[in-house]
Order: sequence, then structure tokens, then C-alpha cells
Amino acid sequence: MSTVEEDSDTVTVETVNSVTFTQDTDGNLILHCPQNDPDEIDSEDSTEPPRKRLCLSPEDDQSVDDAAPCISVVALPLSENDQSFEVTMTATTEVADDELSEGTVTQIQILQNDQLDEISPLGTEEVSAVSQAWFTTKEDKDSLTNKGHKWKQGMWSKEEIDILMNNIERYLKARGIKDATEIIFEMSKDERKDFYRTIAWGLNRPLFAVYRRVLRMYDDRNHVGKYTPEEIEKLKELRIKHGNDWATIGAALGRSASSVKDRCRLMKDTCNTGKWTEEEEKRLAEVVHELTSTEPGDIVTQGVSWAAVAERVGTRSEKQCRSKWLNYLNWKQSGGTEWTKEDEINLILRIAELDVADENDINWDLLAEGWSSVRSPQWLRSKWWTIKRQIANHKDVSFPVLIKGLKQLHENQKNNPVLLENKSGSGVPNSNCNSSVQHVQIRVARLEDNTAISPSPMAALQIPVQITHVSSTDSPAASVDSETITLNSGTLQTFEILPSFHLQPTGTPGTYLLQTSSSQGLPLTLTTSPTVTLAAAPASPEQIIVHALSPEHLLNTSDNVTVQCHTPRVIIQTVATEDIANSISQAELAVDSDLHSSDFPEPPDALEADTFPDEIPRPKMTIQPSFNTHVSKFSDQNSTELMNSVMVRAEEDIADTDLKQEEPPSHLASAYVTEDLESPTIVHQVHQTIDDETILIVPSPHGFIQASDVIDTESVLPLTTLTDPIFQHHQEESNIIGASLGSPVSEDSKDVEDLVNCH
DNA sequence: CCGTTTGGTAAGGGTAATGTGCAAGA
DNA sequence: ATCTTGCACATTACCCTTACCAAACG
Repeated sequence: MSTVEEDSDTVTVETVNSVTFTQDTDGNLILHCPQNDPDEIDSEDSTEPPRKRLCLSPEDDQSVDDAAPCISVVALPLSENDQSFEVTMTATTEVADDELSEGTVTQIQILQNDQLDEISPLGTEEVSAVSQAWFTTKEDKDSLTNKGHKWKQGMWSKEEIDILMNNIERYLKARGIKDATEIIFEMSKDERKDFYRTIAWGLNRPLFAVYRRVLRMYDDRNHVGKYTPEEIEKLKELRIKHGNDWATIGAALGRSASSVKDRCRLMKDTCNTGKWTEEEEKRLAEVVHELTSTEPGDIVTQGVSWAAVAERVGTRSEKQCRSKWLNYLNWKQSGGTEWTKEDEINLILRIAELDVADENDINWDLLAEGWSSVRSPQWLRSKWWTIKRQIANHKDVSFPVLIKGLKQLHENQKNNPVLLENKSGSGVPNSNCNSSVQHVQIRVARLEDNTAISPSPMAALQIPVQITHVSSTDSPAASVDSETITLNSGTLQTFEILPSFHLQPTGTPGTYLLQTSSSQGLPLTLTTSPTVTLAAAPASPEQIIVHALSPEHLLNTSDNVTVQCHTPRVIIQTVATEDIANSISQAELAVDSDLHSSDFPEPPDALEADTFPDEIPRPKMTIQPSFNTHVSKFSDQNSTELMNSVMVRAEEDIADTDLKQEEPPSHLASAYVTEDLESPTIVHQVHQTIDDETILIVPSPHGFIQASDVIDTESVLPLTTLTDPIFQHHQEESNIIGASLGSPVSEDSKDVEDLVNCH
């Protein structure tokens, strides 16, 4: 059915206050509203309530039923006494692309809410009628559907879960309750009145779905794990004794009702296990065709009552029947062909072509259609999962990044089989490397906040940035990684994800430190990357030079990354650890004045082609900034105009260390990534082509580039050549880079080596 | 009293991840 | 001959929706 789009790129936003958007680790937009200009926050009431709510509503005030883009907003007070606040916004209603024409303007309004503990009532209808509906009957559902409402179904995304958890947390805080289980399992209905409604706010799911989710989450008899043989025995006894009273059985076993119910479904007395006999297969096929009124050879992947099938087959459970049919028999019956490596590449390409921001948006039925080696849409999806797992940290990277990485990986494999086969000397067994690539990792490079360097983290401009390193986890000794760095979500992102940056003055006009805001933990996943705030007047094509410092690398790495943004021009350069002091006070930022046009393909199309195998692998950056100024307004079209790809070339040498990291449990991901990040030594050499444009330095009156800074041409100092001692220092220091520049072939192979890792 | 709202259960279709057996290759 | 590895298939814990029910509410 319907799904929710959170494609903020297409949402038009107008701010009515001086605010800064940032993005949290899950892609939620955070709106920062500093307290220094409170009178603008609410025009109707000069007294500042401690609580405010941000409300997004369509400008033309469409009727509630009109499926207007709804963005739910959660206000987070930063502290009791602090009048500033944060707002988390999540788009919750699907909006067709064509509805997002220029005319659709969503306005942000800061509203007041005196009641600390009330989150939802105001604007409930605008936000989501769905989330306040229990959906008791089919009529309820139809009624909402007819009114144009759509809602999310299927697996909950991480974003949704986080919203839910946030809501619950705030509900608890507001009422001084420590543990949500008190409400969920101990309170009477009356006592927890409005609990579910309140916490459902911001979620475009029926109330009942929220209720179920919450019960499961907080039921500690859920997620208990594998059933022991003793438990199975006891379960059998209890089943005989209590029948289908799952609650009672579950209580006796210390398991949730749904858990014991599900387990019972798996254990039919008559069930065979292991390989299917021919007789069983034949019977399954007959039954399926009979019950679905289809002929042998017909493709049947849906509308099968597996319980009924299992009943008729007799020797297998419904799940066994379903699995056998969808993963093998259906395909065999309809004369399917074998799945090949080409199919695998094809799948990646096809998914990439879909250009969906979220994996959940993939229509597997459509994708599987007419594809003879695909056994079923369900099977294709599981195939995708196995492909995905070739990227060890696939969970930590956004979907587009993952796709990009996989594309590179497979392209690379296709074009350089020899290199893969020659891969040796790393001390790692390399058998079958050429046929299967495992445990490639998309590197997550993060610029972490460092309060020692960043005295006012909230004050400055913040830019969500993606930097992802595709690399091998293989060789601890050596390696050169290919790198593409993407600021914000470009179409060409292959890299990692930074939560948000802000710019910090360095003492040099126009030279800034680029730093992340605090409190954003890993793993960082930008599923949707909405607008990025970047200081510049939206209409002005001026260039900003940003001298960025990566605190992450203060300790043990040197890291030069330069980003050139065409419109507006932004050069972001991260600098070497040991040169921090210099960087802060230095007067000039070097840009290599040798222009290597040939090294610097034209964006954006060339980037794709250039990305990996054909050339010397070169790290790249793409920046796609948009703006958030004092009062900014960007439509879909505008933001497209504003988002100009920036290409930066950087070459790096990364010494990989810990190769044991494979797929850590999610709760360890943070440590894992961090650890990973500490290891590499990254040296970026930058060759920029400025074309015939002038580099400009933009000073900011605030000391940092603030969202409200209006940067006009007069405030921009033209500069043609910049010198950066740090940069030069690194050039001298880095023999590797010099060597790699001199020997493109070896560089290439080395890169490939590193990209592809076998265990 | 009665229609509506809210909270709840059972059944069953499904997904995501792990386990297992086996063939191919080193 | 033996070990390793990758793969396909099998299994299973958990997830989600639907349909239906009943108590509480207004």
C-alpha cells in the first residue's frame, strides 16, 4: 500500500524565523532556534513560554482532507531554563512529486504551547489524522483512504522508531514517570488515557499499529531468543493443556503470547524437516495450483493461503511450504533460468535506476517482473540482502550510498578481474576472490565535534555532510582508498555521513573551521538529506572558502580534504592535526593554483563515469548545499538550482587496521565506526580546477558564517591564488601521493586491492 | 440504552537473519 | 585425502496486518 516519503529535497520550506536546520543521525531535521531573537518567534504573544512547537502547514491552507504534505514536528526543550529549543521534523505524508510544484509552499510557524505535557492536540488533524485513528473497522480505513489519507505500513523504519521513543521519553518526563512499562503494563486504561495518542504524534501510522509496536518493544518476554528443547517440550504440554490461550502459555513459559503462538505454528507434529522429497514437491505444486486456480507453469507468488496449502501437503508447515514455493518450486515449474553474476550486477543497476531514497520504496514485484532468473519477488529481495551484506557496514550507510558503493564494487570487479585475482600479499587467504566480494566496507569518516576547539557549537552554521570511504577492511598494512565525499545527499554520494558541521572562524577572514555539532552519535545514517544550510545568499553565486578542521584527526592523522563548490563556491579543507594552531591563525588558505582540468571532470555526469575504474582512482567530493538564511524559501526547483555539485579530488592513503570488524551489533556500531576512523592516515592532495572563475573569500560579520548572513558581492573578496602552508606541508610530507601521482597504474591496482576484500 | 471509542486477541502472511549440508576448489 | 569456502536451501525468531471481540465511554 502506501508508503511515506521523506524526501525533504522536494519539500518546500519557508522559515519565518532565524533558525538553523541541522540533521540528526537518523536524517531528522533539527531546527535550532537560538534564543537571541525571541521576539520574532511569536508575533502574537510577547511573553515567551518555555515551550514552543513548530508547525508545518501548507501555505494555501488546504483542507485537512486534501492530503497536503504533512510534516510532523517534535519540540525538544534544550533545558529547563533555556528558551532555545530544538525541533525534530519528519515528513509523514506521502506527497506525489508532481504535487510539489513551485506553488506548494510549506510554512513553518512557531507556535506556543503552554502545556508542558501536551504534545499532540493542536494541529493533530493537520499533522496526521491517521496517527490518531485506531482503525477498528474496514470502514474506518476506507473512510480515511477515501479522504485521501495515506499511511505507512510494513516494517518500521529507524526514523519512526526514534520518533516513537522520543515521544515516549517526553511523555514520561512530563509526567515524572521513570519507566514506560509502568504505563503500558501496570496502569489502567483510565490512568494512561491519551498515552498512545500522544506518543503516536508525528507518526503516520494508525494508532493501533503504534500500540502494538509499543507493547512489543516494552515486553521483556519478547526477544528472548531461541527456544531450547526443554522449552519446546514444555510448550507442547502447555499447548495441549491450554489450547490457543497464548497469553496463558506465554506466561507459563516466560515468553510473549505472540512468541509462543508463532513457535507453535512452526511445530506441526507431522512436519518433516530437511530436504523435500520429490513426492512432497509434487504435492506442493499440485496443491498450490489447485488452490489458486492456476496451471503448472504459471507464476504464482501471491494470494496463496499457506495454511491451507500446508494442510493439504500434510508433511510440511505453512512456512516451509511458502519458502519452498517462493524460493524454488515456483521458479522451477515456470522454467526459470539460473541466477548469474550478471544478474547480480543488473539488480544493483536496476535498483540504482529506481532512484529511491529508501529501500522500502522498492517495488520488488515490478522489479522481478519478466526476469526469468528471479524466482519470486520475495526471493529477489532476499537476494538483495545477500548482495547488501557484501558491504560489512551496510547498516551504517544510507541507501544511496550503499547503492553507489555496490555499483563501484561490481563495476570494478567486472573491469578488473585480474587485479582481483592478483590480490595477494596481504596475508589473507584470497580464494575465490574473483567470484565473490565480501566484507567490503564503506568507510564512515566523521568529523567529530570537539568542544575544546568549538566554544559555541550551536552558534554557527551547520552543514550535514556525507563523507564515505569505500575501502577494504582487508589489509592492515596498507592501502589506498578511493574516496568520494558528499556533502549532503547528492546523487553521487558514495560516502559517509557527517551529522552536521558548523563553521568556526579561524582568525582569517573567510577561513573557517568546519566542525560538527555535538551530541550526534554514530552510526550516522542520512537516509534523506534535506536541505543543507550553507551561508550564502541563495541567489548569489559567490564563493566561500571554508577552512575546515577535522578534530577527529587531531590525534593521529593528517587529513586534507578540499571541497570546491561551484555555486556558491565553497572550498572546504580539512587540515593536518599538527597544524591546527596554524590553521586557525593562518592568513591564507592555499589552493593549488596549478589547474589540472583533465584531472577534474565536469560535474555532474562525468563524476559517475570517472568514479572508479577507468582512471586513477581519486577521492572526490560532492557538495550540494542549499540555504537557510534569515528568511529563506526554497522550492523544489530553487533548491535544485542551488544545489550544485562540487567536485573535489583528493587522494589518500589509508592504513587500515582492524579487519576483524565485520558486522557488529548495532549497539556497538558507534564504537566500531569510531575505532575505524581513528586508524586511517589520510592525506589528501588536492588539485582543483577553478575553471575561469574567481575564488572569493567571504567574511562573516558574526565571526562565523551564520545563516542570516547576507553575503553579497560587495562582501566578497576576490582572490585568485591562495596559499596554505599546511597544505604545502602535507604535499612535501606525502611521498605516497607523489608516487601515486606518478604511477597511475599501480595506484589503480592498489586501490582495487583495497576496495575489494576477501576473507 | 445504544452507538462509538478504546483496548485487546487470534490467525496468518511476511521478513530478516541464522543454520546446515554439500559441492567445488585449494 | 583433507580442509576450506561459498552457496543454496532450510529454519526460525520476530514483525505486521487483518478480522474480530468486548469493555468502557458519552
